[in-house]
Amino acid sequence: MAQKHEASDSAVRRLPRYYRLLQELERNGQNHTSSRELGKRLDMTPSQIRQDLSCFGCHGQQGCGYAVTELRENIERVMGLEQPLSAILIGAGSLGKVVSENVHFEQRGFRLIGIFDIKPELIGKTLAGLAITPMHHLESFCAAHHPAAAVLCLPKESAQAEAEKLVALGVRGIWNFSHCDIVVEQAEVVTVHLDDSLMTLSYKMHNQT
Amino acid sequence: MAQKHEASDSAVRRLPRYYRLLQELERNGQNHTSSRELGKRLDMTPSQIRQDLSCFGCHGQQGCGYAVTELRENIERVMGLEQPLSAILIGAGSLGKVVSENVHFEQRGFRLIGIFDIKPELIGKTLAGLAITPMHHLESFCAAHHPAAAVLCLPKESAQAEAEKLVALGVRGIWNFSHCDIVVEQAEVVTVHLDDSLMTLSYKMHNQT
DNA sequence: TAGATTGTTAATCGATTAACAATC
DNA sequence: TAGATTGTTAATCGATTAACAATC
Repeated sequence: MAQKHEASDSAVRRLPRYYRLLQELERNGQNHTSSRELGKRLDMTPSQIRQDLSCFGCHGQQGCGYAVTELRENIERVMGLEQPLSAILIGAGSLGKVVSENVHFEQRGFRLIGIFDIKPELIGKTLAGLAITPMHHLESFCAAHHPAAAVLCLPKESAQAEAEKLVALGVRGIWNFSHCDIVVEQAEVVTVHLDDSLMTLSYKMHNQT
Repeated sequence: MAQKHEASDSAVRRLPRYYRLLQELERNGQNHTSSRELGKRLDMTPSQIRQDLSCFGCHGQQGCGYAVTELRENIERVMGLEQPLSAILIGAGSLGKVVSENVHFEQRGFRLIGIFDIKPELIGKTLAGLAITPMHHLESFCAAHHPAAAVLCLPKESAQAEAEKLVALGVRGIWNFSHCDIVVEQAEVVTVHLDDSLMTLSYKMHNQT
């Protein structure tokens, strides 16, 4: 069950792709699969699939391959989806709105429990079923509910300072949409630079074969 | 000027980070930098910085380092930002709205020239300064304006079919926000799975030190 | 049993880092 | 000139792939 070797960064980044594919196989009613099939679908070698799965403690059966549902459940467990973490969203502008309404937090290991904004005109409106709360309630809210993570949808000028404040209030993870990099001690930060992948597309198209 | 060796995938993925940092140095009025400084800022070794830049045909000067503006311009050229490509956006729902209004296409090598949606109630409204156009005008629009790229903000059910249609109409690149993978011949596809990075955050937080 | 497929070790490959001569 | 820093080659490291015994 436990992981054999420390999972490499690249393997961790592949986890969501495994997960998505397994969900699809499951929806199609498929009970078993093999490293060969997974490799074909994900454009990877069967060897790599077996290495990855084995290092995450997922095991198949010689001759028969992997049980789809069991494998999907194992990957959920490895990613921590079975113990959802509470999260708050900071910034209820257009970006915060789309994130709160389009991201399936519950299916990704999180539970959104609060949304905050500084603008008075947004207070009281709801987003994703949660009332938008004034920023100055943040401290007491954190003291009461101890959110594990925060989603930052702020202008880049205020993101770093807000991140530091949140960490001081006990937040251990930040999903950062604020168009800037953030550095904090004692917390995991994942920054989403949407634009980066658009530049990558530009590069690829200009170097297209 | 030309690239020495074929640029590795990982180096290409680092290009946007170089670009962002150089823009910042430039804004701060800094004229020169070194692989040492860039490395420190990006948490990379000076060696790697020099390898990357050299393989993109960006050169410095022994003893003095790199000229910031020249380097930024070179990277723009490598990424193709100097020859913007025309793009259309398909799907003007909440996701399409945020993408059209929050992404700086012009600064990322693209020019948004049309927005399409199938819903009658959206037709005529504007987004990012462009009137939303009915989907059945797509074909004649493409014949007239030859957009190079398309941004897909569609439900996942229709994304693959729409992508194929677009490629048949001459589109050579697709920036896909449709929560599904897409496979097409003859076009570059960059798919954005927002959720993936949230799962990565979950993994990291559950394996936090 | 024969065929299929895993789990794991060894071999290969590629990317990162170190080292250093060239030179501003 | 002396100090700094590049560009590039060689060494190292880690990730991917191949191979194959184990076994369902």
